[in-house]
Amino acid sequence: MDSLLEILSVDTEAVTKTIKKKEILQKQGIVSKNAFYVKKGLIRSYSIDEKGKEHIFMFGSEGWIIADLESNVFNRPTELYIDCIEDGEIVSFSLEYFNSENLSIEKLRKNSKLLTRRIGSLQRRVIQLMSSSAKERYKIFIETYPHIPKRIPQKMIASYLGITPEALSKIRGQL
Amino acid sequence: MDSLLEILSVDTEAVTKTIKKKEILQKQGIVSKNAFYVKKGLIRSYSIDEKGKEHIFMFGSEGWIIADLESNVFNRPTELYIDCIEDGEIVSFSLEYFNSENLSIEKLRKNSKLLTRRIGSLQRRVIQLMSSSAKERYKIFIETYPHIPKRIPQKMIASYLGITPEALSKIRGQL
DNA sequence: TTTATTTCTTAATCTAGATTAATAGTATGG
DNA sequence: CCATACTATTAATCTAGATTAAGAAATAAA
Repeated sequence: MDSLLEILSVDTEAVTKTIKKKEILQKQGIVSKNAFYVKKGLIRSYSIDEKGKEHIFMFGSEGWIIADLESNVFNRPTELYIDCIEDGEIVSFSLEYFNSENLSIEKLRKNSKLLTRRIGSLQRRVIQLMSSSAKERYKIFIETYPHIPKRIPQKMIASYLGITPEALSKIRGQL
Repeated sequence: MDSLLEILSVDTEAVTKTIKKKEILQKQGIVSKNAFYVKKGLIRSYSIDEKGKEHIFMFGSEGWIIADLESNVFNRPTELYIDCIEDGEIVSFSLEYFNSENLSIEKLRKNSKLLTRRIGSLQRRVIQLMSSSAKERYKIFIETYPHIPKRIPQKMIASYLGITPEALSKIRGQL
């Protein structure tokens, strides 16, 4: 993913920031234009429903970008919180940057590839949520992101999978 | 979405094709580089799981593009079938086109916006699948795509929502 | 180290939605 | 037009995963 760093390197306004575990980078309900590039550490984006339950949308470890594109694109208040799971460093920058005049054609092209890649992953996630059992989704998760489970509490895996911690505990007992 | 047509207009190899209801445009299991732009009619993409159950990933009506980006980006065999729900016309073209040398910087920029938009919609879909009941998802669907329900059988709505036709029938009875 | 807080597990009960099955309504093609 | 195949509805039963509750482990804080 160094193509991403290249893209960012042109951004004069982007600043590296030290982050602490549990620090909140973005709250639900605002209209956000910000994206967070993770240099070091681990962050997550999640929504909280009417019943107060957390649903993790995605994790971002080293080299990843987290942003609430839905809020940005449709100009709606964010559905997502973004906060830090580990101490680390992030680069925070404006999403508008991706379409700015400054970007060369090669950078735009690389950026398109990254976007397409993310669509591919989301396609997979949607199909999985519709067609696989919780146990299957768990197995796929630990295969797809083998480095993540060690760094987060069980209950966050459950939240990402769309099940309760109790259900995950039962599944793990079965394996 | 005329920006999309603009992008396509440069593609000399793209050809408009007449399609018939039930015609299959793409089968599961191949590595696909194709995208389908809908000029007229209605198509859908869907996967079939081990139990033989269909799961509709998305519908494409006039002006939309349907493609299996996961297959394309990660070079995996497709998980998706694509077929026609109504007679109509499509333009079939290669996905490589989106990153080709022919594209001007403005076209690339417009293309990025379209990709970002799709990520936004998918984000919404994932969060919904994790946090909303079937009844809520049904209500949101008919609000978000009011023109689609009239054109498709009930069981396809159920398939898109991730529930059985029987469950949808019960929900509709309650409203 | 001791205490407080958060996380994980186990078990009993409950429920949304799945499955199965039977019936009736609706298209569709010959 | 009829016959065959889809499509929708209703009802009985079943099950994956939710909810509730309580105790054990692990972390963090003091």
